[in-house]
Amino acid sequence: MTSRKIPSLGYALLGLLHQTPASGYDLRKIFSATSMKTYSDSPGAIYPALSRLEKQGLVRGTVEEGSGLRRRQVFRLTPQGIAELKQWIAVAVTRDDVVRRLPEIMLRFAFSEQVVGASASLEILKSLEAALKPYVQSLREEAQRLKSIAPLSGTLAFEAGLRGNECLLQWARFAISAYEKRK
Amino acid sequence: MTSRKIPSLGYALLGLLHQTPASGYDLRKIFSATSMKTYSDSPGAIYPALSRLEKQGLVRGTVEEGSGLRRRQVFRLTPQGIAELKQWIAVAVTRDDVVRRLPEIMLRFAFSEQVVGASASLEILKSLEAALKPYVQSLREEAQRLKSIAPLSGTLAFEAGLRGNECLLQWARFAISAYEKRK
DNA sequence: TATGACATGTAATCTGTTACATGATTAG
DNA sequence: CTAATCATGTAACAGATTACATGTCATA
Repeated sequence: MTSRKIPSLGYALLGLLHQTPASGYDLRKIFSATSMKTYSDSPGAIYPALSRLEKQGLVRGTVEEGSGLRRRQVFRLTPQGIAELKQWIAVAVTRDDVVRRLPEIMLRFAFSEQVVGASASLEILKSLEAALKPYVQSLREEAQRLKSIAPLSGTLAFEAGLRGNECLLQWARFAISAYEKRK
Repeated sequence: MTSRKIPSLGYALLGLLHQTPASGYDLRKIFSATSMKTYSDSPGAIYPALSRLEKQGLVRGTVEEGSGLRRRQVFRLTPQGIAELKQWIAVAVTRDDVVRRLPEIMLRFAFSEQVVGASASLEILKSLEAALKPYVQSLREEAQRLKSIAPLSGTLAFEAGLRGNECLLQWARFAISAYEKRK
């Protein structure tokens, strides 16, 4: 039953577990110590998420004992878990992803090279660029319309969003050239 | 009972209602038609949110009838609603806001000028710049560490986040100078 | 008179937050 | 011995998503 929709916290866990098996506590520490602070490090989110993934057959937890250590459950990806992770990464980026789910795109891209390989990374970048270009254009047009009617702070806030997306587009092109240079 | 915490959708609604009274349907259209697409335009989110705000005494809905129109409930801010909106906007930006709640900061800023005045807008920008500067610095250091150990896609994904924050910092300075020039 | 847009809502389900609970191990 | 930290969880609750339900009005 891989059919049920998985939230991005679930994919973040799968991606981390693909790199190395880990316990819930390890994963929490990764979230709170690195730039993945955007994901919750609360036990009430992570432990239920792990057991959901286990119920879906995407990870398997094994209790590590002996050697005087405290009880510690280490999770590993199952073959289905790897398959699910791969297909999540390999789907092309849509405009709706860009508008509402940017963090998830970046997460997919971050894991892409290790999980599916450099060609998949390039594919993500190219579909991101393709979705982003017309979106930035439409934002520029809306900015023009807004300038005459909104107060300064409203116009500036919109400009921040526009600049952020322009910046992302530049980054995508930079990243594409980095991958093409490496070939 | 203004004490209960209000989610950002609630504040988005309060901010829009401060500009002009509107019905739930009007508000939905604003979310789906403008760059506020990040907020849900689904009735299952907006109508319950409006009735929560009404229960808390922050908005008041009045049914508009007569003139052959269909039933339409128009919401307006109450004095408490205005007070709640003002104090939400006027709180200084923390580092945690920058890391996990950027969209909410931009929302506060967008409404700030109309609701509290230009001096409050400047305050938000200055506290944003103050919180952002050390954060960007720490991201640059983490980027250095990462470069040697992570695969290219991981490094690049991190770089995207870094660039986004650098871009935001530039914008904040640009916005500050725009406000100071206008005085 | 039937279709579609207007306008409002409800119900089921899922996820995340907050706060609490538990027990083992290590440092002082 | 006791306080802190390691490690794992649970329970209550709030909010969002999805899908459905309802009724009105305009128009073809």
